[in-house]
Amino acid sequence: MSSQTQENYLKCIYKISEKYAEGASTNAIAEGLETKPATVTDMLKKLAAQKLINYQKYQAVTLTPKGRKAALNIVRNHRLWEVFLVDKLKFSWNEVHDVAEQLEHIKSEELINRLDVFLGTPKFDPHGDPIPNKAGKIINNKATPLNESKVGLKLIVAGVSEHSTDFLAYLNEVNLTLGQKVVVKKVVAFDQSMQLIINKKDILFISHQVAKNILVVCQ
Amino acid sequence: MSSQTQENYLKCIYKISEKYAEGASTNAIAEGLETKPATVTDMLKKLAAQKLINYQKYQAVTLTPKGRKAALNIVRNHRLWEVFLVDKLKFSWNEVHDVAEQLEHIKSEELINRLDVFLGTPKFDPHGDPIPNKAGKIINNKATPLNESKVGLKLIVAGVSEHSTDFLAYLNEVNLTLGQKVVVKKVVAFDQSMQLIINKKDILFISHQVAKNILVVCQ
DNA sequence: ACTAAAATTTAGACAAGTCTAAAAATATAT
DNA sequence: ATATATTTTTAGACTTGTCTAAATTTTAGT
Repeated sequence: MSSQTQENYLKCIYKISEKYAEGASTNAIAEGLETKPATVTDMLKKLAAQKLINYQKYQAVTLTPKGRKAALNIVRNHRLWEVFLVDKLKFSWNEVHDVAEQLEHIKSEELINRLDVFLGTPKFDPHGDPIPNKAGKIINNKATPLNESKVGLKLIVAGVSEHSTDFLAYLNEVNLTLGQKVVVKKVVAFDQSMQLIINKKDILFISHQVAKNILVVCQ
Repeated sequence: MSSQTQENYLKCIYKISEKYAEGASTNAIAEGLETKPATVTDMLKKLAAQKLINYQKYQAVTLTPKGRKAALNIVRNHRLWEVFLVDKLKFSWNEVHDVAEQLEHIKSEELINRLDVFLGTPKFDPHGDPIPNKAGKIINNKATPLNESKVGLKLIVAGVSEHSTDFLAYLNEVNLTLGQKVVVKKVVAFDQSMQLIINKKDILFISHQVAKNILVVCQ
């Protein structure tokens, strides 16, 4: 039985491991959880003792199958609650993260399975991230960052790789929301900023920084 | 900012104070929270330091206005979540307590206000208990225990004063659910057990112990 | 390869919430 | 009214999760 704190560590290690195959370093985890490296080391030992992670002194850690399952369960909870908050309670996609961070730790399998059914077993959360199923199976989201797209391709916004309120609120403002049709009109070679056509008519300039964090699929 | 533990103490003191006007004793709180009296004393000092309770050594404690407001907020959360679990997720009224005990501690005013609207601002939870409003105002439930009712009166089940899963599951079994029409046909003088007529036709025997914990209003 | 920088771990400490055992205060019974 | 029982508090200790400061290990630069 993992505590809330331990669940947060597992989730954090999972997220880092998605990006870096070698696993999660002490520093990266400390940054992700806004805590100190020394604190992380203490916790890594406890998680290793429960066989939730593979830990060798001074090396990046990875999740064991047991740890991965626990992490995916938290991710499932988090994303289902986000769907609930947006679809049912009419929150905007940039307002739901903090509350979902709390709700994800509610312990009841029955609750989450019923919530899943109530929501119509959604496959993606409001940010386009895939929702793991009961068994911990998760769709591999093959969307690519907008900054890697070629000029002229017809694209659809399918997700984001940055979840901060500010970023999402900005996307709302400029109408770059999930499902939006986008064509890259021009890329400025100097700073890789982009000129987009949205909804076949509106023109929008975005920075490289923004383009990098928008995920798209071909239309 | 109260911790989950402190919130549970406040709720417990509130519930005891509903029954005993003089307030909550250390022992009563310890029993309610399934902890030890020594632990309770420690916490009472902390709550008093935050001006959430009135505490004098060796005396029963009462909530200050600030403490009462905090307690009613938790009660509001708990009861709204119970309505959600029963109305939306189709849980039975005897399955919701434990999960609601967790959900009640989620910290977000916006969340609970939106949930309230989503549920249609219900006035009572699935056990017939009144739901405090945003401001902490709570309807005084004037339902009376079934065992105090006279023979022949036409009654409606309006609540329960015992919330254990076993008791509620039993009521389900014998069809004594919220809103059920009941007439007291006979009271056995020896043990105060009761013979009821349910739904104008079915006959049911219940013990005094059961009757005491069912709340009714006149039809 | 050797040194400086960066990352990680250890050691010792603290806060919150809990416990047991013992002491002190209050309540009860005859 | 006084002894006994009950309730409450105190004292000291433990666990979880956190911190700072110092030590150690790994990595990187030249």
